[in-house]
Amino acid sequence: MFSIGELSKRTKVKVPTIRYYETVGLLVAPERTEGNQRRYSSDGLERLSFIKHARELGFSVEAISSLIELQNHPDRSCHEATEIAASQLTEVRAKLKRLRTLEKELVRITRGCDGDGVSEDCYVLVSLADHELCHQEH
Amino acid sequence: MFSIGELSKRTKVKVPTIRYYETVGLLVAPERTEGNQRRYSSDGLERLSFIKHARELGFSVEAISSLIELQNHPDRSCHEATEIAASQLTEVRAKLKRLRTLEKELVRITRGCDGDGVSEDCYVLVSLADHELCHQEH
DNA sequence: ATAATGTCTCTAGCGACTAGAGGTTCAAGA
DNA sequence: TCTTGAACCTCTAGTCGCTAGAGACATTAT
Repeated sequence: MFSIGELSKRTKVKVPTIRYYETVGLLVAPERTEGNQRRYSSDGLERLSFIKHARELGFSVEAISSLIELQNHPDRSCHEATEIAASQLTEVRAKLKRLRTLEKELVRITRGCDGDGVSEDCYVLVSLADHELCHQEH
Repeated sequence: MFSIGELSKRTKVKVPTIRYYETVGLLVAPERTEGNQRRYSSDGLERLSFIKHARELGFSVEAISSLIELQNHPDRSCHEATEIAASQLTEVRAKLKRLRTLEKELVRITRGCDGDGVSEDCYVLVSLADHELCHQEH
């Protein structure tokens, strides 16, 4: 049995974030002391570690909710879990694609001006004003 | 002189977003008709195109504000503009790095389970519960 | 017993919009 | 000229995933 601060230290999840997870239903409300303070068991620690890991991988709170639901029903098919993970992968890949394009354009734009001139002639500003100068869609 | 709807069509920026840009000071408040409706000139069109382009490249509203400030003073040094663009590039690259790591982990995780089993044995769920299984930090 | 630290709830703020209510104005056709 | 319907107006509140702060109470160490 440990306090929210202790749980925070062990998981490196901030105290207000832990409370937030409770309000949105990601964490089950734990026991309380007589003085109304939260006391967690290793159960809470495991669940929070799970949540943290999933958040780091970019899963939404909603997705994590579904994953936890599945965890609580070990006999159910895990079809949904694999689907959630797959769609997360798809999303990550889409973001990667977009960012790679942005990187290219930004490299082009920043190369166009060394910052020594006057803003009227700045390729950065000109380039932003005129989409035609871009080499790819974004 | 055209309406906000017309401006929206031409720039593909939604009407409420245009109004939002005005409230946060990105767009200058345009003239109004007697009936209080906004009327834009080609000036407004250009500014909004600039903003849209910069947003697509991931610049924050604040950064865009600074860029516009510079545009309005053609005689100033463009040093700041190049700095803003460079820091945007740095940010994009940081995100790319992170997403590439996530992609690898997600590939590993999704490969571990075909979704035919039962949630108790699901590698997706096991993997999320146990950070040790990950091949890299994230 | 006291002081320091930790915890409680509640509300509000972040960024960049988006949605909706309830009311007004404009432009085109009869 | 009148009417209709689309477009416009302002205002408030909601989105996501937290984060910050106020003011009060609990726990722990000395």
